[in-house]
Amino acid sequence: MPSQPDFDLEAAEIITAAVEILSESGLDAVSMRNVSARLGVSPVPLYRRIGNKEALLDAVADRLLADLAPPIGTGEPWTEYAMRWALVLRARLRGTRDGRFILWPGRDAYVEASRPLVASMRGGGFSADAAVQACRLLTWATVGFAAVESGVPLRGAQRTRSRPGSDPRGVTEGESDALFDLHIRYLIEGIADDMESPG
Amino acid sequence: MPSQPDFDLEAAEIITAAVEILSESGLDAVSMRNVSARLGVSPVPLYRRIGNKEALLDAVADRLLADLAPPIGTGEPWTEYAMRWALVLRARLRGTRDGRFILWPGRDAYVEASRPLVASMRGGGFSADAAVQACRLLTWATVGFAAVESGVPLRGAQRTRSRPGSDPRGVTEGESDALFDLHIRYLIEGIADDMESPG
DNA sequence: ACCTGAACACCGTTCAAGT
DNA sequence: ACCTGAACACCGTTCAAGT
Repeated sequence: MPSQPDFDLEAAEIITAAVEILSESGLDAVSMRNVSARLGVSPVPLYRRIGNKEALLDAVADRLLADLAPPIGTGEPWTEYAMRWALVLRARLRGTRDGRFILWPGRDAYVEASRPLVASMRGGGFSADAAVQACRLLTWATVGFAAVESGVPLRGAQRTRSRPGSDPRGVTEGESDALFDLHIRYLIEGIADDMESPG
Repeated sequence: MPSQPDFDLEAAEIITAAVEILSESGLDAVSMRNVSARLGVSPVPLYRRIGNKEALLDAVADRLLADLAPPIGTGEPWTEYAMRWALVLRARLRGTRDGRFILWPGRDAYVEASRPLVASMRGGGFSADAAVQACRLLTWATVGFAAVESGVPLRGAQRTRSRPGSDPRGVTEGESDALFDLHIRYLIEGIADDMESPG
């Protein structure tokens, strides 16, 4: 069994406890009191190590987004890598419960994850500024899509007798996947076109 | 002076009070207790008229998004109208305090606002399904962008001695505008291309 | 130094009364 | 029928003590 934190309380343990509660019980259950209770401690030490709840959620988000970017294939064109990169980011956001709370793409993990994408684009002939802007466009689009998606009720797989597409308030998982693919593809095509003939 | 709600309490008054508190003090101040206090009433009637807090925020969002879609110009091509439509939606989301809480594009106001855009696209030769899908793509992209944008710290106008673009965590208001314009333009171009040569 | 118990000022929601 | 006061089970955060 893991040793109990009787004598020391590292920030990493606090973040781990918060991540566990998030995945088990959702964002609403991630309270300073719940996290401290799981650690067998009063809430006060959390304020000493982490600061406040906002800082805790920030740290949780960074943990959940760590090691995000996939490796670049040798000779892989930037358009292909960008597509893979966006799919991986969306999958990670979807995979974390209440992922819409990870909504600030300035956080460290995003900056870290951007590096290989920027590098891939620079290898494809982009200037530094153009690569950063294109990368920001794809990041914002992906994070925004995932946030919206997480708020939309899934129509699920129940056998419906209504025509497909007739209910504008729900979306099939497949429809959502197709929409994301289309979205990112349009952006990559647009970026590629603008690079060949800059206006 | 307006009459006091001594004897009757309509749902519309509740929503109005919530909207006022939202714009004056932000989302955190929109509590059932605060709203009821502004109306000079205990919290209980809100539960009788509205249901619960989630329903109240839903109603607030619908109110804030009412009468969203701009009128279509005569002979205006769908590409132009779509661009205007997206700009208006983003402006509305930016204009409401803590606009990121309006994150579920299935809500009634979005459906309502979509109608002229779908009509414009159908006039441009889209099938019903294609128009609905294209409209959904633009809506999700705009709402997602606004949500991300509202979470990103603005770099503001302070005279900085660092190179532009050197701080990846902040974005100038002009950069944000340009990014949005680019984003939507790429999507419209992609949609238009796919319609001319469907794959 | 670092913890705890207790408190402060809030929440959303419900219940037993009142009129 | 529709309101109110009071309560329940929570929050984030801080403070005066304890060791």
